[in-house]
Amino acid sequence: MYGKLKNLIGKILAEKFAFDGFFQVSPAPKFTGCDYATNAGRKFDENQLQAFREELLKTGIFEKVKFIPPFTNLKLKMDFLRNSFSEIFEEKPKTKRKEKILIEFVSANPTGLLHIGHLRGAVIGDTLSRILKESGFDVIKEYYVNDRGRQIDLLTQSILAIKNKKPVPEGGYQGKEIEEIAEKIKDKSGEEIKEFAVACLLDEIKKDLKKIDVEFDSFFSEKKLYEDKKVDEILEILKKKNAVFEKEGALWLDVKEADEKDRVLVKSDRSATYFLSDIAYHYDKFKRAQILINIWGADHHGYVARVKKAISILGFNPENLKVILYQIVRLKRGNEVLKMSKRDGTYLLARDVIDEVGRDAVRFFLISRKADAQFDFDLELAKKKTNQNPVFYLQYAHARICSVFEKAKTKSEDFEVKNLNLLGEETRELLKKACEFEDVLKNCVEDFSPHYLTVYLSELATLFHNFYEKTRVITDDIEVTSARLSLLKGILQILRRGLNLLGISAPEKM
RNA sequence: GCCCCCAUAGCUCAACUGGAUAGAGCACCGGUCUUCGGAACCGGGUGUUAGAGGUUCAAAUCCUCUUGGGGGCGCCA
Repeated sequence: MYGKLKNLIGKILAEKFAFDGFFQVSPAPKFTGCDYATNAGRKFDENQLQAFREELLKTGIFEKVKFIPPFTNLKLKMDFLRNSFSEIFEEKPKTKRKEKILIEFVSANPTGLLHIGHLRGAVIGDTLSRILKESGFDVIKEYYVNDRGRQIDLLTQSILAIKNKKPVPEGGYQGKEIEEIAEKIKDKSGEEIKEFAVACLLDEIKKDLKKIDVEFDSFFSEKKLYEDKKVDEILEILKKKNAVFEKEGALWLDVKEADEKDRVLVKSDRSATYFLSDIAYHYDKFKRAQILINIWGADHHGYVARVKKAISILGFNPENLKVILYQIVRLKRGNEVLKMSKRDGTYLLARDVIDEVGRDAVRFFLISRKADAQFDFDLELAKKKTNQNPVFYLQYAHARICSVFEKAKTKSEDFEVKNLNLLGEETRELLKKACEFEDVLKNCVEDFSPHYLTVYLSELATLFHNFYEKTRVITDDIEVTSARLSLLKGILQILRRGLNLLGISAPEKM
C-alpha cells in the first residue's frame, strides 16, 4: 500500500510539479480522520496545493484530501481498498532478483554445544533468509566451520586428557558431550580424533538447529580452505595489491586507516592468523554471491572494520558485505535473571531452552526484538499458554479463522472469493492492514530487519479479533456471509504466509 | 585509556527510518457470554523518550558532552 501510494504521488509530483525530491508516505494520526499522510506538498504555496489536491482527487482513489501543514492527509475510498485487498488472492509471479545472497550465520565453533545466544543468531539468519527468498532473491545459507586451529587442538587435548583421566588443560573443553566423545575414540590417532570430534559436535549442533527448523544449504570448512591452498593464494593476491608489509618477523595487512591499527596476517612463527583465513573465506564467498550477509554476536564488532577494509583492498565494494550484530540474550524466569555458570551446573543449553518452551516460542521471542538491542528472554512467559503470550495470540487468530470456515462447512482453500463490494466501513482498518503486508516485507529486506514482521502480524491479529467480536461473519444473508468469509480468507492467507516466514506453526486447532 | 551498541509507561518492547497529540502487550481497576473458539473484546491512566546543550519549519530518531548497562581493543579465535 505504501509503495503504491508513493508511486502514485511521485508520478503526480514529477509530471505536474517537476519535483523529484524526497517525500514520505506515513500513517495519518487518528484525529485527522484519514488513512495516510504525505509530506510531499510541504513546500507548496496555496495555488500549488490546490492543484496538488485536484490531481490527487483526479486519481479517483481518495474520498478525502485534507491539508494540515505540513501534511496532506488522505482518506481512501472503500472501493480502492477492496480492490487492493483482492490482489492478495492473485497468484503473482515472483519478481526474480538478479543478486545472489550468501548469508552466513551461527558458525559456532564445533568445540561444544549451542547456547541461547547462538539461537538468536540462528533465528535471525534463518528468518531473514526466508524473507529474502520470498522476496525473490537467490539465497545460500551457510555455516562456516572452524574445524582447525588452536581451539580444535585444544579440544583434542581435552578429549585425550579426559580419556586418560588427567586434568583438562587450561582453557580446555569439558562437559558431558566431550566425555561421550572421549569414550568413543578408542585408539584413534591425533588427526583422527580431531575429525571425529568435530563431526560429532557438529552433528549435535545440527540436531539442535533442526529442532527449531534451522537448516543450512552448506557447511564451509576452514580446514579445506587451507588444504585447497586458498589461504596461500589470498596472501599472494594481497601482496600484489601492495597492502602487505613485513615487521618484526611477521606479515601485516595495511588496514590502519579503517581499523585502529594494522593487523597481522602471518605470525612470526609462519602460521596464518584467523584474520588471513577469514579474508580468504570472504573472497571465496564473493565469488559465489554478490551480496554477503554475516550474522555475528556483538562481541565481534571490532572485527567488522578490518574485514571490510580487506575486502575493499581485494576490489570488492565493502557495502556489499552487510554485518548484522546481535546483542546478548539474558535468560529469566519471571523476575529472576538466570546466572549462567558452567561451574555451578546452572548453565542452560540451547536444547534445554527449546525443550522447555518449544520451537514456536523460541523463534518468536528471539526474532521479535531488533538485533542491536539486548534482550531478556523470560522462560515463564514463553511457556504460558495464555493471552499474555504473543505467540499464542497470533496462532489463536489463525485457529479462530479456521474454525469459522469449519462452521461455514467449507474449506478456506476451496472457498471462492466474491462480493467484496459488500464489505463496509467496519472492515476499513483490517483491509488497510492486510494491504500493508508487502510493505512490511519490503522493509524487512531493505533494513535486513526481520523483526518488523512480528510487530505487523500481532497488529493484524489484534484488528482481526477486534473485527470478529463486533461483526458476525456467518449470517442469514448469504451474500454478506460470503463477502466476510472472503475477507477472512485473505487474512488467513497472510497469517499463514507470515507465520511460515517466521518458522512458526499455524495450527488449525489449539 | 580508546572504540562500538544500548537507555522510551511499574515490566517487556514498538514507533514506517527526521514528521503531527510518542503507541502495543503485561500488570492494575471496571465491564461484555441464549449466537461463528472468552486463549477474545470494550472502557479506565500512566511518559521531562536517562540528563544537558545544539542543528531543523519539525528530534525518541541527527551532532556534542555527562551518567548508567553491555561488548570490543594481543603475532587470540
